[in-house]
Amino acid sequence: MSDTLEPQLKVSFRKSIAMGPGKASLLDSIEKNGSISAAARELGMSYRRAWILVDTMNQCFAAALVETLTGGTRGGGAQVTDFGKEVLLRYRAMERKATNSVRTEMSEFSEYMR
Amino acid sequence: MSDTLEPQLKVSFRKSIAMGPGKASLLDSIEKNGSISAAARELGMSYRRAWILVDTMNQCFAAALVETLTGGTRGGGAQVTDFGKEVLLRYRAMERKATNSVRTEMSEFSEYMR
DNA sequence: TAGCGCTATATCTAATTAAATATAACGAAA
DNA sequence: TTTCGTTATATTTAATTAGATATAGCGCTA
Repeated sequence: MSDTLEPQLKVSFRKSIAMGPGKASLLDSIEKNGSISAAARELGMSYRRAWILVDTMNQCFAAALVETLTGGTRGGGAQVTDFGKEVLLRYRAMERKATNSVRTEMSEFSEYMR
Repeated sequence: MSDTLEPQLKVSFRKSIAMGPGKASLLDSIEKNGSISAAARELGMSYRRAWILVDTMNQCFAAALVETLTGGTRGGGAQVTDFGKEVLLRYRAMERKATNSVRTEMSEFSEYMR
């Protein structure tokens, strides 16, 4: 987040942010770690915060992006649904496309910075 | 800011946001109204907040985007510098280009929302 | 030179947001 | 049936941010 000179793709929906760089990273981490709390640890945020982000995403989209399991040997866990994976893929694709579309301009723009 | 499904172009620079949708609107309004306080009134924000946004921009960029005048008949005023106008133009151009580049994908994406 | 409107800034308070802490439920495994 | 790590949620506290208020300086104009 420091000195980034990239377009940040932010999907706003009814006053909340349905998808953005932070939520996309969280999805990545949940997919990798299999739980919300492990993802929160990896990303250095509180469990509560991570849970709220997940909840917001699930509220904004037509179906859940993350499904949770409670109890069991390892206490339960969370996984990114197929729908969630598709949303993430499409978000990443848009991110790449938008970034590439203004790559030259951004590089020029950076020369204006202190 | 409600139900927007557009990419928001945000230029981060050393932990602060050098340029984004809000700051761009503020520049527009200062250019139109000739003062920070009039712009703040138009955009419904406090003078303090508007002043802070201007200050942040002036700090981040290599030269001032807004120049202020104090005293005089109408108390002074503020104007967007030539440099500021160029930064704004370039920002708007990037915004358009990025938006256009993912227009189709965004429209498809919106079908995933609740 | 008094008044005006704006910039500039400080200070204090309110509001919002984030973090910390606590607790219950869950179900597999020992 | 006890333990475990996780989800889920509530409550309290801390931190951050925003807003309100106040004041000084400026320089043109009447």
